Amino acid sequence: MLSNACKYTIRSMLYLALYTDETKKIGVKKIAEDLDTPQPFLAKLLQQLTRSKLVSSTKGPNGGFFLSKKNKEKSVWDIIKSIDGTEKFSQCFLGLSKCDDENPCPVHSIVTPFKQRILEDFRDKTILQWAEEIKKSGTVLSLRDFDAFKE
Amino acid sequence: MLSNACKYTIRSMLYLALYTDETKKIGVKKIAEDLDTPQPFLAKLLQQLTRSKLVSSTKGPNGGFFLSKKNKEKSVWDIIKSIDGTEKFSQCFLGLSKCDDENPCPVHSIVTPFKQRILEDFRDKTILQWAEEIKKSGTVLSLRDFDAFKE
DNA sequence: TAAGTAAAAGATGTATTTGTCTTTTAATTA
DNA sequence: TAATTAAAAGACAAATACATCTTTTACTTA
Ligand code: FES
Ligand code: FES
Repeated sequence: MLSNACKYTIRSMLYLALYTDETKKIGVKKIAEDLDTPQPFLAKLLQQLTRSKLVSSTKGPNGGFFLSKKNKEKSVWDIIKSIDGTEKFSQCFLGLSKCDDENPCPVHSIVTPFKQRILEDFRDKTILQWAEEIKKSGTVLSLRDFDAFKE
Repeated sequence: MLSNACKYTIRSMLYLALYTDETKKIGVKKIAEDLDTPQPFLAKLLQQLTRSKLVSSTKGPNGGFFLSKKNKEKSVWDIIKSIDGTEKFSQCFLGLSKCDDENPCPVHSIVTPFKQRILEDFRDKTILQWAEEIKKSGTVLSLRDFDAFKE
């Protein structure tokens, strides 16, 4: 469903939403370590998100990536649009050239409700809302033990 | 979730379940046309399934692929195991190195019920059962207009 | 203003997936 | 048994996804 690239960036965005703001930035190296992702690859992806105005960055000492207030109003759907594109979400699970209710494939009625449910979250919730829910629910962005404020 | 290869083969297997048996065989050319899949690629995949004893075939005039009674007792899960492998179904939707209830990612609680639901169908229903349900429900394996018994 | 730091940019490399093409083997039938 | 048909097998080609490396640019601070 999602490419590795997209998985890395979604988790990075949520991580940045939780641990950064205009005054607190984090470099790729630390992000990649904390989230267990390939560092140079993630750097490329974050650059792309920066170009699409989804994340902010500054160079030099104490520089790094962060999410501004505005960045935090974006949705996961915006990330997906920027990295993977959204075609996969409208495609048939079994590869029919079109997925619709008129000519459903045998799994259409199982897959469609799920897609709608997850799409709802991806499109309608802001990154900030995601971050708040993560804090409340105790869900995780990495299985690695890390402290975002260390060093 | 599923590779193109796997999508092609699943639809082919269901197609073969519907329109073939020990006495009625169909060649790759027709299958690929009816299902709108790349013909030589599908041929490769069907060969693989033949090696894994999931489909039957005979060479020569009036030869082709078909599903024996035994073949029709197999599951979609068996196809997936043969073509894609099953790892993807146990992996985290957001790319955590492990997907479990102990350390769930933010979408775990949405994705897991869906995965279990579809897995249930893939594992527990036989190809024959799928075929029967397809006949009853009128779901389709192709958007192309075809007649399996023509020519 | 020089040294150091970290992102940006671009070139490059590798693996996997997807797909094709050609030759061989097996079955049928005339 | 020769001609024909269709799958089997294997080599090959292209596209995409995944990932790294090197150089450049911008910012900070001593
Ligand atoms: S038609 Fe296959 S998932 Fe909708
Ligand atoms: S932990 Fe992410 S889907 Fe289960």
